[in-house]
This record gives sequence, C-alpha cells and structure tokens, in this order.
Amino acid sequence: MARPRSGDKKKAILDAALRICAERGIGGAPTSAISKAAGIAEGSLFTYFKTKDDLLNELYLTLRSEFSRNLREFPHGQDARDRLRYIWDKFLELGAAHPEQLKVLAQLRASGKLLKENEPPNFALVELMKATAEATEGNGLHDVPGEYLVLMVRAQAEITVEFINAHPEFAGVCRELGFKMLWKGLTGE
Amino acid sequence: MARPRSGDKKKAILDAALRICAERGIGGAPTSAISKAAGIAEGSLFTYFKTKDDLLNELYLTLRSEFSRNLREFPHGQDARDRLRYIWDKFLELGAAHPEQLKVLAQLRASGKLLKENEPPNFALVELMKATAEATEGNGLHDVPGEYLVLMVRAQAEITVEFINAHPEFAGVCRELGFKMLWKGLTGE
DNA sequence: TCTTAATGAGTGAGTAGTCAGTCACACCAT
DNA sequence: ATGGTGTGACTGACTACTCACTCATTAAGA
Repeated sequence: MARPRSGDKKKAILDAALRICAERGIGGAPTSAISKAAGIAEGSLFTYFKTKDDLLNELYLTLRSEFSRNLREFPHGQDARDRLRYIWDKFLELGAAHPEQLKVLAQLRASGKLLKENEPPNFALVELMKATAEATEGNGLHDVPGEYLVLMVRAQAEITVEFINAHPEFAGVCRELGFKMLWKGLTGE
Repeated sequence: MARPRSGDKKKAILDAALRICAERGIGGAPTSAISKAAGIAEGSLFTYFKTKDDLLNELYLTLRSEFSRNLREFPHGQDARDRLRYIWDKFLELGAAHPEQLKVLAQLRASGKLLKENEPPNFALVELMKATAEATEGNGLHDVPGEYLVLMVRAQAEITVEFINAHPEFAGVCRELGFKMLWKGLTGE
C-alpha cells in the first residue's frame, strides 16, 4: 500500500558500514559517513536500523553468516584433521581476500556492543566443536571445555591471517606450519 | 626554579585511566572522567599529557614495563620449556590478579592509536623469542618467523586468561593443558 | 618576586538521533 | 486506462548532547 523498502539500500548501508569501519575503526565511523558512503540521506539510515548499535549488530550477524556460507563444500565424511584443515584453509582464504571482514568482525567482538542473543551457534562453530573434540579424544585435552579449544583455534587462525597480511612472503609457511602447530597442539601427533 | 609537577599526580592519572578504560572501554573513557577519577581538574590532565593519545601511549608503555618487572626471578639457566612455562605462569597470574591490565593492553593494541616507536623490544618479548626459537629447533616450525611464534604464544595466553576469568572453575585445567597444547604445538613433543 | 602548576567554566567541532515536509508507489473507483 | 488517495520511504536541516582541548585567573613554591 506504500512505497516499499529497498533491499538494495539496506545492503548498501551494511556494505558502507563494513568499508568505513574497516578503514577508520568502529569509533571513527559516524552514521553520517556511513549514510554518505551508502548514497542515502543521513535520516534514511534510521528507517533501516533503529539505532547505530542495531546496525552494528546486524553487520556482525551478516559477516558471520557470510563466512559460514563459504563452507559450502565442507567434507562431512572425512576425518577430523581434514575437516579442521578445510575450515583453516577457508578462514585464511577469506582473510586474504577480504581482510576488512575479519578485521571488523574482531573489532565488533571487542567493542562490547553486541547483544548476547546475537551469538547463535554457527555451522562453522558447530563443526569446529566436533572436530576439536575428535582431535583431542583419548588425550588429556579432552578434559578441557570445548569452547576453550574453539577460542584457541580461532585465535590462532586470526593471528595467522593478520601476520600473513602484514608479511605476505610468509603466507605459504604460515598456512602450513601454523596448521601443523595447531594440530600437534590438539593431538600431540 | 618554579612550582614543580607532581609525580604522584601523573601516576594518579595513569591509574585512573587504567581503571576507567577497563570498566568502560577506551571509547567510553572521556578525559573528564579520567580527571575526576584522578582527583584533579579537567585542565590539569593536559599539563601532564599533551593529548589524550599521549596519555594512552604512555599508559601502554607503563603497563608493558610493569609486566616485565614481574619476571624478576626469571630462570635464566634452565631449558626452554621451563623458561616458557615461567612466562606462561606469570602471564596467567597477572591475568588473574589484574584482569584490567591485560584487558586494557589488548584494547590499546587494537585501537590503532599507538605510535610505532612505542613498541621497543621488551625483556619478556626477547626471552619469549629465545625460548620459542629453542623449542622449535630442528623441527619444521623453525622456518617460520620468530615474531609469528611470539604472536601465537601471546594469543594463546590471552585466550586462556580470558577464558579462566569467565570460567574460574577451569583455571587449573586450562593452565596445565593450555600450556601442554602450546608446548606440543611448538615442539611436537 | 617570579615562574609555573592548578583550576574549571568555556569553546568549537563533532555525534546520534528527530522531525516536518516531500515524494514514490500500491491500491481502488471510476 | 485514468485519476485520486493513503501509506510510509526519503530528505536534510535541526536538536540536544558529548568530547578533547583552551585560557584567564589563582595559588603554590623556589
């Protein structure tokens, strides 16, 4: 019965927010700059997102699910090492292709502005849980909470991406040996 | 020859900044709040620090050197495992005793406001470098840059502290098995 | 006395969010 | 087809507020 909202516009806002936040940090990303980058009026941003925090929360969800969408060909049948390696490779791949995405994801997580209900277990997270649980089966690490292992893996992957982006000449070594280190740490093998 | 500045006052400002940044994040720590918490007038803050960024940079240096001062009884003679374990334990100890310090340190590092000249190699950093280099001697990881290994170790220690603070009941397991994981990762042993 | 620390109201540059007015579009009656 | 009408998206100037930093003045101390 009235003028419909434009899905494109919402996407444009999220894209703009991602760009500006990556460039200048969340703190340095005023809604005015985001609107401008999205090609809309300052006020229009608030017809798509009630507050700036709402926008940031939705950006977080979007980025997360975008990563899971990357795991389309996940090798379900194979053993834990292959599955973990697949996630590792995809993560590093994303880090190389879209460093902004991981940077902003990390910034959002650190910002303290995310609502708790915005942490639904992910496909990636669930599979990571399963793989680390299998990897540590029958060794001492199995006593440790799975969440701890997942955080460890993510931290190692994030550091690796960051380091590779700063020193691309080590991309190959870090990808291989970083995973070796991770796997040895989990299994002792 | 004139009225002298007070060292106490400077320290009070740094203490207040640490407290407020830990509580409310760097973004939520206005200079007015820091001055108030330090018990001085808003303007006085700027006789001790030219800008807020200067204050944050000096806070960063202070916190870093404070951690190194914690390593007084570093076991110089012993093997790499013991030395690394000493640093690991001290790090977790600090994380338990003063979670604000590590939290703010991480926030400052992520803020993008730190000057490069503020990253002088530390005692802790140098020893960490040596220990990881020894640990990886004669295994594939030795091809990887030492800085990468150091970042890995720090990330693992930070995650462990964070996790323990959130789930104190796992403090013992995470301290022990976290280190085991770290050491296995480095050496394969 | 003379320099400089200390004070806190003041300044100006932002900021998130609002709002009255405008306009594009879906729907309906002719 | 055609014109009219209700709805809500769209706009950007505006508001109320916060922030880092300044400055005229006062007080301390060498």
